[in-house]
Amino acid sequence: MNRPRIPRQSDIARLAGVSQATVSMVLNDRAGANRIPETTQLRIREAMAELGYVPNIAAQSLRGGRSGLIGVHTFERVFPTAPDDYYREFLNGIEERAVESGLDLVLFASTRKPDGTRSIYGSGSNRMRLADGAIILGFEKNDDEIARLADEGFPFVFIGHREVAGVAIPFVTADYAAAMTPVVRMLASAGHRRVTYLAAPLRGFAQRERLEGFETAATGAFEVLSVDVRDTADVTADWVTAQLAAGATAIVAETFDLARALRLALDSAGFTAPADVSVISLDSDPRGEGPFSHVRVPRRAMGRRAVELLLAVIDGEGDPSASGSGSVRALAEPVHCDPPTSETVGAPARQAASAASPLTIAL
Amino acid sequence: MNRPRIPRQSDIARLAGVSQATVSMVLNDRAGANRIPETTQLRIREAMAELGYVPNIAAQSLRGGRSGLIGVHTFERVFPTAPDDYYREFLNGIEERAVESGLDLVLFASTRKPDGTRSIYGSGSNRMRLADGAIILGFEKNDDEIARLADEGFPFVFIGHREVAGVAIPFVTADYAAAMTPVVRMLASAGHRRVTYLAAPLRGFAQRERLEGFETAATGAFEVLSVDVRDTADVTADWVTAQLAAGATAIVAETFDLARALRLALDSAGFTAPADVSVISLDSDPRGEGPFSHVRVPRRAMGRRAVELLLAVIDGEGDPSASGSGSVRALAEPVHCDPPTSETVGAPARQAASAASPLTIAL
DNA sequence: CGCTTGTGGTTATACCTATTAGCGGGTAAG
DNA sequence: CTTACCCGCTAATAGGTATAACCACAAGCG
Repeated sequence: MNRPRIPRQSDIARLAGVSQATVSMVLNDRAGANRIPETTQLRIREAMAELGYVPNIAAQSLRGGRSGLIGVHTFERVFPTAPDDYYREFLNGIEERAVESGLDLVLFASTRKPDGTRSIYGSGSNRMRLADGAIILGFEKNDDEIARLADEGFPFVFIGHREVAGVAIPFVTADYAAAMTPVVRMLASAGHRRVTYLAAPLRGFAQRERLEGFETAATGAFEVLSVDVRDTADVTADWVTAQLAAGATAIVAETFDLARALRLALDSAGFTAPADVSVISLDSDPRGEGPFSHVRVPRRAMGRRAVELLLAVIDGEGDPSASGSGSVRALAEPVHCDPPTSETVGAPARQAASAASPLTIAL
Repeated sequence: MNRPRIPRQSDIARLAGVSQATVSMVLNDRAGANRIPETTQLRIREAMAELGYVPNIAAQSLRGGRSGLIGVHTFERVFPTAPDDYYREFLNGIEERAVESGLDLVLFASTRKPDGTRSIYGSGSNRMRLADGAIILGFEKNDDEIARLADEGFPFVFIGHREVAGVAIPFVTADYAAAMTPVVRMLASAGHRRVTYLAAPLRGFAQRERLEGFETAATGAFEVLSVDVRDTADVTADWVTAQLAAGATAIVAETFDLARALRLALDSAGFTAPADVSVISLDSDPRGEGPFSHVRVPRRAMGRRAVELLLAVIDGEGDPSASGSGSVRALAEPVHCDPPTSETVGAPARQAASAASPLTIAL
């Protein structure tokens, strides 16, 4: 009805008997620098309170060139249908850190190609531009789009190791390789000498780093009995039984879904961990605590780090490839993974028992 | 290195040999109204594509135009820590519908008071203005902030029934009351005559509508043995046992967390549903399929509807209290809930059995 | 010829903020 | 005696967009 218009600085200025510029200075605590006396400041603040002034964010953004928005682009859905949400922890960290810096998150829902898949340039122009920068996550490889993005000078950051020919891409990853050392040490000191490495079919950076790190760390400690690349559907009771029969006393699962599959396989074969076999997952389960002792992939911390890295890239005059600020380099360091706890790690089961008695149950 | 500055409308204009105003018109499809011929439009669009133009959100907002952004504000965290994410399905629907309209979502993470709680005006400014409108969800009551928001004429919409004195607030809710009819019918036709209603301590609109709807529907069909307001922690094996001993043959759980608690209580008391007692939950579990037959709260559809309602409010010249467009009214209708399936509904157990035999287990 | 109508745009302006340059007289430093 | 700097502010401006108001010209009509 009687909406008296949202008050702006000039309204305050009139009420306080000063100019709009003075109001702006007092508001932004530049009053000291420009020697506005306390009395005037007080008058202005009173007027602000009286009118209920709230700065117009659009005008601030326009003036300052920054919108205070951080884009988040996922090549898959942002809010997945399954309650089993792989991105959730990353987003958690991103949100948390964004809150701390007073930034808002833009989910680029509009970036969608007609066929339903996500694409940055699919809808014509790069809507991402409306944010100050973006964090990109997802497995799909879209090298050309990413190269173009970098070429435009748009500040962005990946979560997960990413390499595109000819373009230096800032990304946040975890130190998977280093995390393998405590895993190997834990197994070795428990007495294991023959270990099966259950590997995922998808060989991304994360998987390759785990395997390489594991093999390196295992050298001299124990024998990696087999590196078995296996789809979750093929992780069966029979497979587990065969591994134990072959002499493995411990199994290492490369990813959380392999760990889940392994849990089911163990159950149906009638084995328990660590009584019959020791198990460590090299990945944490997004659903919460996984079925086994596991390396703690610091997804939340990675999300936080991504925001920090992005801010550094934005401030670093947008050129991530420049020898640039040391902070960018430091922030791009892999994030430390916490070592696994030892619930499902024990002494090796006696071979005869592990090979024979459960078999009768399994068959 | 050679960043040629982000292109603006005047850059396009120069390239296409027209004025900036013309570019704006073509961009916003006002070209028809102002009779810009196809050929000119084409020239302008080509120039846009060539320069990779993206509108400046801040400028658009400042000017009062549309930014293509829909705000999402939650008084709690957007991405909660628990994998058990209550908002997820709403957000799913919101995202889905936003994609269809080519809108992007802004998660207002910055709206946070110093003490960590969320507040719209707490951080000093109403960042929401950046968006064309906002969808607000959350349980906290912040009547003054909401009233202020409405007073400013900012278009927003609630998910969940919301009432603030003196302000007409558009909201999206589900038709809980109507959903009670099939529940009652299902129980009654299975032969139940004495039913316990397990109610949540928090008596929000959703809870009150369920209870009232249930009582109304139950009139003449069966006796509502007791309406028991109970914290989840107090839903124990003993409580269940007492209910059955008192003659209840069915229990209705008002919320998903009560349903979960009830599941645990039944388990520990050694009862199964529907053999010993029939159970229906009046709420669906955000984690997926809940432990019992349940009314399907269409959260995803509500999310979609919220976007539609918001768009209507935005188009309705920002005054939701105006007698306004019929579409707003239609969109504000409660969303239909699908009736429960009947897995955990069966014939009433014989009273003697249900009262005696499990007791020995429970004690 | 004088008038209207239509065409294809252009000019000017408002939106609101943050910042730079400056006002003109006095005092301190060189 | 010149220069520098202080006071407490204000005026002017930029930032990119959307829109109302306008304009010059041409065609049609009587």
